[in-house]
Amino acid sequence: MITQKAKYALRALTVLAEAEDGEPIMISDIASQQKIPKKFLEQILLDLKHHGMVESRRGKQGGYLLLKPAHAITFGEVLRVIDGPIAPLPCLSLTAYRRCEDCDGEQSCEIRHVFARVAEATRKVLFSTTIADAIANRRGAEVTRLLA
Amino acid sequence: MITQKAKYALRALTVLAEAEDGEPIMISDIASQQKIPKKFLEQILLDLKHHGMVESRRGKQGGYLLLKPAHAITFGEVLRVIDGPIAPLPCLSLTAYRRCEDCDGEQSCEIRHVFARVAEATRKVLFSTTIADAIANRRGAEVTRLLA
DNA sequence: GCCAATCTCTATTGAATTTGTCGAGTTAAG
DNA sequence: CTTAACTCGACAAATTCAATAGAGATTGGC
Repeated sequence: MITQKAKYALRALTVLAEAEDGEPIMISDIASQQKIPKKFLEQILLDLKHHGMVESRRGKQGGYLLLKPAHAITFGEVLRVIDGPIAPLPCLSLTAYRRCEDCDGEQSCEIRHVFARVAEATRKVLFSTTIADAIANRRGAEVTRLLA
Repeated sequence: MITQKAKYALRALTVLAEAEDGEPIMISDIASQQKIPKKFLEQILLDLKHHGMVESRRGKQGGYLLLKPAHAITFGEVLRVIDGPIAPLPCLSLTAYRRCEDCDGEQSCEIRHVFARVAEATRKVLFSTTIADAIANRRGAEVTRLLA
């Protein structure tokens, strides 16, 4: 299960992606639009900022903007920042590798081998899907609904 | 990340799968062989028993045995019993579905759509791999190592 | 029948994680 | 210089994770 925090992050990013270029969106607006606790969202956006995914403007007329185009922000990146490693085992993480204390011999650990395939399949989806895909499909779904 | 408990469960099952048919294995033996805290393993095996994956004999000469053949026990089943739902979102779980409070309209929720693909890919691996595969490959790896 | 070995079951515990909340900063516009 | 915004660190309640504890039930063997 991904965390609530990660869901909030993804939804916040889709809001930013739908904004006009260069138009900062306030935390409060995102929070109320998406029903996210404002103070919690502050932390999330700050985190995303520290990881170079968004930028912020302070003071009046301030807010948040995407730092990269929406099609360059993958679900995988976001999850990694917010929820930590994608891999189901520490010894399979690309970004936070940690040896399993008990299992000796990673080559021969069959559990590891199975979950390596899980990790690969998961990464394939998460790193090939972007925030831009999310909003494109949302619009598509909306059109479908209106035409139905 | 899967839990430590799930790793223990999978390893315990591979031990049972390698036993002679009808030969019960004691918790203590599994625990010491696999370096699993004994009392913790007791709970795990009991859980697996309650879910029909293993059976037990009490008293002297007692122990645990697989209730189903090793090739009929998938990683997915085990994870579901020990760690709960496979799906990354409650609204995608086949066994413990729960609506997302905030997202209205599952059809149009693009986050859900992305994670549906993740879930599908994960299930494809986890439910097509069994305990028998795990020990077969382990033996294969051992042979490879000896020949190298 | 009794003893010892073994599984059974419930409760408890400590640490970590999750999901927030609070409040005192800092910055920029007007 | 005031006000509206982001920044940052602490705190806290609830839940989950990883064990541990201990009393009970069952069986085999003498």
